[in-house]
Amino acid sequence: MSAKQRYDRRDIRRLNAVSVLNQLRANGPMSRAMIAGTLGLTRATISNIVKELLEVSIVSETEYNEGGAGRPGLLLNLNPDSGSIIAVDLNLSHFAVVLTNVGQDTLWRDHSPLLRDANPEEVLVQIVKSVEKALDFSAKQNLRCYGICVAWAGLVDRDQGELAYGPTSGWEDVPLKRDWESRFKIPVYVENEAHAGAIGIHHFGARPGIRNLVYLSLGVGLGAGVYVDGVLLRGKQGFAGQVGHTHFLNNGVRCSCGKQGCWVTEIGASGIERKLTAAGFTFPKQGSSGMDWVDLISEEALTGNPKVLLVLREVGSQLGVGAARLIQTFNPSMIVIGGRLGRAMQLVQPQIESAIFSETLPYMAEPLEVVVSPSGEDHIQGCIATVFDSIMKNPPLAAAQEPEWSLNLN
Amino acid sequence: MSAKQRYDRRDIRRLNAVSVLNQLRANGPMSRAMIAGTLGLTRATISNIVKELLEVSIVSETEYNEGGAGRPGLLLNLNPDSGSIIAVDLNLSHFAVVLTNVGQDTLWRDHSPLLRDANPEEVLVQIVKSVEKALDFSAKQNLRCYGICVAWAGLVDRDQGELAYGPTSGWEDVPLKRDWESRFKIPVYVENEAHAGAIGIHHFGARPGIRNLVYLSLGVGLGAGVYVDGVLLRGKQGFAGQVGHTHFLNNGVRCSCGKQGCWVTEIGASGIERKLTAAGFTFPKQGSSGMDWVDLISEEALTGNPKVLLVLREVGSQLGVGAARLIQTFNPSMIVIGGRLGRAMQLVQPQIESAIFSETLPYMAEPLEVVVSPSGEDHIQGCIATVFDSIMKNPPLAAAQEPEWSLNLN
DNA sequence: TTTTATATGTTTAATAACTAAACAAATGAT
DNA sequence: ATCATTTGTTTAGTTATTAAACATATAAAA
Repeated sequence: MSAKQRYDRRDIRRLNAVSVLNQLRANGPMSRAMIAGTLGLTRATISNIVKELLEVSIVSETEYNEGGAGRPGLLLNLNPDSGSIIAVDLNLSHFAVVLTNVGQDTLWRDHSPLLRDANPEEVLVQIVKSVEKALDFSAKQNLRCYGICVAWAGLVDRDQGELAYGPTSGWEDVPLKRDWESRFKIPVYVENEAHAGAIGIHHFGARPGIRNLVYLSLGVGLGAGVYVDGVLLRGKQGFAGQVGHTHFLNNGVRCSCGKQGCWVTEIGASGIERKLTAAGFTFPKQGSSGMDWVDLISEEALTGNPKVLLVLREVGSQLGVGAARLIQTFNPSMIVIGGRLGRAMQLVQPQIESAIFSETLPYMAEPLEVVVSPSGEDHIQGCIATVFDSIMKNPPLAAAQEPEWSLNLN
Repeated sequence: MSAKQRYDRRDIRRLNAVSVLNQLRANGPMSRAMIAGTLGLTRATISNIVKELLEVSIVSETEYNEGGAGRPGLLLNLNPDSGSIIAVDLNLSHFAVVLTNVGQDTLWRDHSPLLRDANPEEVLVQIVKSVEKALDFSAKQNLRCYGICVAWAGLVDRDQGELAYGPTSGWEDVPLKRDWESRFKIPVYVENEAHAGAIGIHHFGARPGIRNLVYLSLGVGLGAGVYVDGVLLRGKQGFAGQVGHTHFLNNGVRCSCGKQGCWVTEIGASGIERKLTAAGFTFPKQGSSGMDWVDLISEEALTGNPKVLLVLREVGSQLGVGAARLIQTFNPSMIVIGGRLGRAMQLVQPQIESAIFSETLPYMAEPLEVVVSPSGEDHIQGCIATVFDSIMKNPPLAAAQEPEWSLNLN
C-alpha cells in the first residue's frame, strides 16, 4: 500500500541488485567490470551481488568477451531458463493462454474463440484447465513458474484481484486472484486489458522504457492504458482509462453501460458492425471459420472491400478526435492504437492522424508519434512483462525477502 | 532525469532522514522514541539522525511530553524558522507574491491586478521588484530563502523553466528560471498553475496526501492538475492537463487557440463574460474598484443576481460534463474545483454534481468527492509546497548532498 | 517515603555492505 | 620473453544499522 519508510543495510544490497538486473536487461550481456563501470560501484561489490544472483540462478555466465586487451571478462546475462511465466488474455470474444520462459521465448500456447453470450463461470473453468496444462508443461521442463497474469476487459480491481464490472460484457464481481493463488500456489496478477497493452508496449515496443505513452485498446471494448513519467496510471480503484464510456456524440446510440453516445458505441466492435450493416454489408455466420467475430471484422476490413473501407475511414476519424483529447490531457510522446481491432486501423492511419492534428495544440502534437500496433499480442506481452517485472523488482535473493510469494509490484 | 542507480550507506541515512521528516510533518511534534516506534527503527538510530537534523536546524526541540508514565520524551518538530519560501502566482489578470517561513506562516505579501493586454517583459520586471522586496524582508528576519516557485497559466516547461506558450494569453517562449537563478542565487521552480493548485490541495487540502486527485483550475484559462497514485501527472513536456483546449461543443465559438468549441471558451472567464453579456448584463469598468476583471465576475456572481445565477447554472452543468470525462479517465477519489473563478462555482455545486453523476459509470462515481475549493490561494499554496518538498526530499544533511543549490525534485 | 515499574535517550559492541588497494590471472603488444 | 592492460578476487577499513546495557526521569504502588 504505502511507500517504504524504513531502510537498512539489506536494502542497499537489494536496490543495487535490482540495478544490476536492469543493466543486464537493457544492455545485453555484460561482464562484472562493465556493470561496475556503468553503475559506479566497485568490481568487488558487483562480484558479491552477482554471486548472490548466480546462486538463485536468475543470472547466468555465458561466454568470454573476446577481442580487447587485458584479461577477457566473463559475460553475464539474465538466465532465460530461470523460470517460466504464464500470460492470459481474456475478453468477450476470445481467450489465449501463453507460457514463456523468462527469456520471453514462447514454450506453449492455447487459445479459443468465445461465444457472444458466454457466462463467466464456464469460461473460467475452461481457462483454468488451460493454465493447468501450461503449468504441467513448465514442470516437465524443470522450470519454476514465477507467476500468472491475466489481462481482462473492464473495471479490474487489481488489489482484490477481481473483475468489478464489465461495462460491455455485463459481468459483475467475478473473483479470480484469491481462487487461483490458493489453487496454483504462485502469485497471480490481474490487469485491465488496456493497462496490460500499455505495459507490453512500454517493455517490448519499438522504444522500450518510453516514459509517456497512451495505449488505446480497441476491440469489443475501448480502453486506455497510460504511462505518465514512466509510471502506469491506475487511479484510486485501478479503473483509470475507462475512456470508452465517455460522452462522444450528442443523441448517439444507447450504450450497453446505459448512457448515450459513448465513444465505444461508435468505434468499438459493435459500432463498426452496426455501421457496416447500415452500409449494406452482410457478415458470414460466426464459427464458420474458427475465427471469433471481432477477428472477422478485422479480416473483412483487410480485404480492402470499398464499402468496409468507407466505414473504417469514419471510424479512424472518430478515433482520432477522441485520441486528441487524451493527448491534450496526458501530453504523451507516443500514442499506440492496439487491441484486436487495432490491426485494421493500419488502413486508416491518415484519417486518424489528421483528426488528431486538427484537434490538438501545435506545441503538444509536434513531438508526437502515432503508431498502430501490428502485433495483436500487446495484452499478452504486458502480462509477461508484469510477472517479469515482479521478479526484477524483488529478485529472490537469499535473506530478508518479502514473506512467501506475496510479492509487491510497486 | 533518470532514476538513481547506485546506493551506499549514506543513501540509507538520507532515506531514513526523509522518513523522519515526513513523520514530523504528518504527525506533529514527536519524541525520538515515538518516531522510532512508528518507523520501526531503533531509538539509537533515530537519535543519530535527529542529531544531524538539529545541526542543520531543520528540526528543533520544543517541549517535554508531560503526562504518561516513565521519563518524558523531548518533543521534536520541523523548525518553522529554518528558512523562508517565496511563492508567485501569475496569470493574465493578476499576480501575487507571498513570503512564508517553512512553517507556512505568511511573513509578507504583495499583489496587483494586471491590465488585459499586459506584455510579458513589463509584467516580469514588476514581479522581480516584488521578489526582491520579499528577499530583503527574509534577510532582515535572518531567514535563509530555500527557493522561489512561480505558478504560471499555460504550457509551462518545467525543465527549461519557461512559459512555452500561453494559449489564452498568446505569450510565447518567455524564459524565467535561468534568469532568476543567476540573479537571486537560489533554486527557482516553475509550475503550471493548475499543477500548482493540485500540489496545494494535495499538501494542505482537507485530506493531505490524498493519492488520486483531479484539480480543475478555472479562471481566464482552464487547466487540470492530476495526482495519480500519489504522483503529479506532468507528461513528456510537462504540458499534461491542458483540458481547457479540448473539443467540447460542435460549432462552438472560435477560441483564442485557433480551434473551435473548446471547453474553456464556454466556461472560462471570457465565456462567462460572453454569456452574461448575452443575458443582458452590463459590467462595471475595470479599475474602478481595484479588483481585476476576473475577480469582478466572481463578486457579481456572489451577489446572487438572478440573471447571473442562471448563467452560472449552465456553466456549472458544462463544467460537470467535462469533469465526468476526467473522472472516467483518471478514476480519482476527489475532484476539486479551484482557480480564481472556483469560488463562484460554490453557488452551482448541485448542477456540477448532477452533471458528473449522470455522465460517469456508477462504479467510478460511487466513492467520489466533489469539492469546490473555498481558498482561492491554491496556486500559492502549491508553490509553497513545491519548495517545501524540495527541502523534505533532499534535506541539507552534512555530507554527500547534491552539488550547490541545484536540488532535484523527483 | 521508599520501592517498583515504565519509558526515554545515550552508549557500546557486533554486523553487514560498501570502498580502496593489493593481488592473481589472462590476454595483447613490444 | 617481457610489459602493459584489464578482469575478478581478496583483504582491511569505514559506517549506518541493530541489540543490549545503562543512566535518567517520571508515575504508581507499597
